[in-house]
Amino acid sequence: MADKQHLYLVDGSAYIFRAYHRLPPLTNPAGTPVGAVYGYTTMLWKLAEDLNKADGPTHLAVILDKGSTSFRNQLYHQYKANRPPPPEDLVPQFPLIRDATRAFSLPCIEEDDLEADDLIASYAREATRRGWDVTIVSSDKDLMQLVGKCGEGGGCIDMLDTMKNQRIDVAEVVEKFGVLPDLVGDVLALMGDSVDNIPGIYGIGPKTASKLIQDHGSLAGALDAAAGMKPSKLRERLLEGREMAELSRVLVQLKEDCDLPIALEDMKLEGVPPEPLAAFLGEHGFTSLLKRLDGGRGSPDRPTQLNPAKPATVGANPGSGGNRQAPPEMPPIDREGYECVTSFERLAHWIERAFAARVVAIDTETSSLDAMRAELAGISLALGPNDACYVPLGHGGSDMFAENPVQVERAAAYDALRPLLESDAVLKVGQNIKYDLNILSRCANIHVAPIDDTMIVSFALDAGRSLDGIGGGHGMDELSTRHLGHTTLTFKDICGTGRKAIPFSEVPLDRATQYAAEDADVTWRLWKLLRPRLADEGGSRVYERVDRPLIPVVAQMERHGIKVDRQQLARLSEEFAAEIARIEREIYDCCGIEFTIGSPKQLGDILFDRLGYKGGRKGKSGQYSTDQAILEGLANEGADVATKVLEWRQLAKLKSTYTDALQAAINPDTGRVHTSYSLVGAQTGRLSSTDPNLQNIPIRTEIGRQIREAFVADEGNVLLAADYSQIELRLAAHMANVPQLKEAFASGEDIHARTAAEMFGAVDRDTRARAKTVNFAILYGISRWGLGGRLGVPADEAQSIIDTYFQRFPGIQHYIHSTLESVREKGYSETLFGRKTWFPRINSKNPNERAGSERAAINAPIQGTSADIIKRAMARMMPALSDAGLPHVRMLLQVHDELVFELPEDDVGAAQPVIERVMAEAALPAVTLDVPLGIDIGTGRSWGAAH
DNA sequence: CTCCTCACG
DNA sequence: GACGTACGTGAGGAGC
Repeated sequence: MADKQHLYLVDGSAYIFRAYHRLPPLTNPAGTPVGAVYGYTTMLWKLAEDLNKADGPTHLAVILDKGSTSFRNQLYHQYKANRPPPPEDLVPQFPLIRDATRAFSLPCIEEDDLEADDLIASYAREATRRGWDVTIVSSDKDLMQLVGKCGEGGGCIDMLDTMKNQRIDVAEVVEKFGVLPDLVGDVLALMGDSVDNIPGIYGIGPKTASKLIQDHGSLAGALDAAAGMKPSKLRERLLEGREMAELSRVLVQLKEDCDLPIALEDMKLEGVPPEPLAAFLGEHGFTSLLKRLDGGRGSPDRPTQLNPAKPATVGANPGSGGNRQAPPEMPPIDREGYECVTSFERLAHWIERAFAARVVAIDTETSSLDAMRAELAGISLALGPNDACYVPLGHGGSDMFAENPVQVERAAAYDALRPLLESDAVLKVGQNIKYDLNILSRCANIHVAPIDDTMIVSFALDAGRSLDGIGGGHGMDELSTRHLGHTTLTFKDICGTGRKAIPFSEVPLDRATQYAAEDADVTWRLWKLLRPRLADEGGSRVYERVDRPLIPVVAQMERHGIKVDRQQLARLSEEFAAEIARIEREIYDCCGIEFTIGSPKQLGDILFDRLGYKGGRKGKSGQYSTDQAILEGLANEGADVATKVLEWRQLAKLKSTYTDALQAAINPDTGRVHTSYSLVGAQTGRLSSTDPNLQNIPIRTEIGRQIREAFVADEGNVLLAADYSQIELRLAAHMANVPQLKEAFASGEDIHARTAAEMFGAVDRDTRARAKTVNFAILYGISRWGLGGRLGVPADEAQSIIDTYFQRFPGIQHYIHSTLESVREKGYSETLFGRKTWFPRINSKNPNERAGSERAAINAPIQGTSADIIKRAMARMMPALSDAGLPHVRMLLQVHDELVFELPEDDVGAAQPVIERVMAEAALPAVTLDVPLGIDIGTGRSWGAAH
């Protein structure tokens, strides 16, 4: 069977769209955008390399969409009608795709009135009929219908997703759709496809569609079964949507009998003549590929296959700084080569090598995601690509009768690792290393330093950079796919999920090693790739001066936690429960029926249908809106029940989200609540807080305020809360250069009153409140409709208020204008300290989307600068307090413009001026503001009392 | 899982 | 001429 033929059919059009979104906007020496072309070129390279390998291609062709209409448009004129035009900087890359294909001397097929999918299906059928195997290079779900099909001649079809480096066979299709490939068309017909504008049935998504087809065996079966179903939304939708589903079924059917414009024999892949390829690579500045071509060439005039010493990394990120060189080349990940370190001698050997390398990527494996409760199961180290190991420390042990695997003794391992992990001479790199810092500090009393964090580096480079379907996150799995073209093993793969999940410490050592060492390996590679981009793309300043120094600071805040009075919370829970029960009865009496008040759906039906109150339907769901604004409206018209529901809602929220949940969050070992802060959670650079969220503890209402009373200081201590007063407005006054507002802040005036005076002449409670609303509207990116809604005036009146504002404060209008201009041109906004936030939709054709991006882009520099300032204050705070002889002051919480400390009562007098000074001077010396930063400070036994 | 609602700055 | 939104978050409950 040595001469078994294997045809690769490359879905070129689909590929370049994905490559475009996934790769940064690289340009060639002539200034033409070529990011997608680069991705496409590396993919062809990779495929050509596989020639002569087992399972590699013997024949290959690229199929393109010609972009005109097909027979499907005659069936359904809306077909693909929703598709937005391709992005501007992708358009000039289409012809280059053909150039690239020709440069590889590969056939390129496109036909009028035929879609690439149909041509692929037809070629695949013909090839399998002859007994050839076929691999479709694509990840298109329509094409998954073909996977596993075999022709009479014995050839079979599979798919290859080169970006994820993943073979798609029948098992993957079943995992994705829940059915075998021959039923995928039926599932697609039910769920529809918004990209191709295949209608499907409204309200049926992938999950429901898959279940229906599994249950009833086919589309026809599911549609026929609808009549006999018990009455439900689903039944109605199936009955009403029957025709659309049947039409969709025809639309997703692939046409397998197209005429074949090129004979299969002509697709034979014999080698790639280097000259045309070299010319192409040179023209577009793909220098690293060019170099590799020269290196791999046997003789200059003989056509030869591409066979470089080091394979290309498909999907690698060539950097986004224009003509930057392609990234350093690394061999593909080889999990089999990782070492499981089970003897002290081997551990000592790795530690010695790490000292010599000066840089080591580390990762800890634990029994829980909660860094304050987890046990350490093992540590992995990486010193280079594929040069990684896992050191298990706590595997086995749950079964008393089983023999535990041999491992390095825990205490000895800690003592051996400590000098390395604490050594100034060795940089420790982690992905979200704050977690590892906390684990190692808590479990091993090891204080890791100095550090680098690939997650934070990614955030400094790419915050906000994401488009449809392409994640913009900074998690390792995502970064690995995006930058390394490598799909990592996931925790789920190893430990399972749900009730069947096992703790990591029970995973057999060979599997554990593959997973854990891979994480360290990937972290090392990401660091190698991303770290140099910081300097090239102007991210070093924020990373090195603001975000990185903050990591150990925030880690320590998390470990401190804050004391919470459990009895107080339990008492409140009881009070709230009684009150909720009382209101519940009153509501039932009012309505004459018992129902679930917490269900917006039931509540809406009762208020507007049963009781007949006026109020509009809303949204596609066809459900009544019952949010606060609507209910307040009803209450003002005398609907007592609306008032009661509002009270009920407030109490139910406070009880479930705060008084109940916070009790459960108290750590049994420390008796305190330890939140987890994310440094990459908010695109603007703010922190976010989870598990539990301590940045949204109630304060605005009296009843909610009682919850803050339960946050208390340890004995002999008090809590001190220090917050920046009006910091965002102060920054807006500075950044937009508004003399009146700057003066007002300088002289300590009431800023909203000053605005009222400028805007309306008179200052009273009403005009001050209106001025305050307008001031906030400015910070959030104003619109006449939004402001009108807030002020309760028509949009045109709101517009004239905006006009007046701009007239009085022309700097504001100029700021908005120039900020948007710059974001549109560069794609990102910047804070005063150089933090970038990307807005990939700022030039969107969708007006709604675009307007949303514009508002966010106006706000981001202000919110982000405020975040930078408080972060700088935090990073300087502990050293400043130590210098002042105040080692017992602990910083516990950050709430965007507020810092909460716990300190001995006797230290308050000395600490207060230090804290105030550090916060007020946090922008200096990098930025000198035209306005002072005002700080309000309060102290008390509880957080509530400190305000 | 997705939507709605609501807590904070 | 239409946007039905102010910006940025996270969590809980209901309903599919």
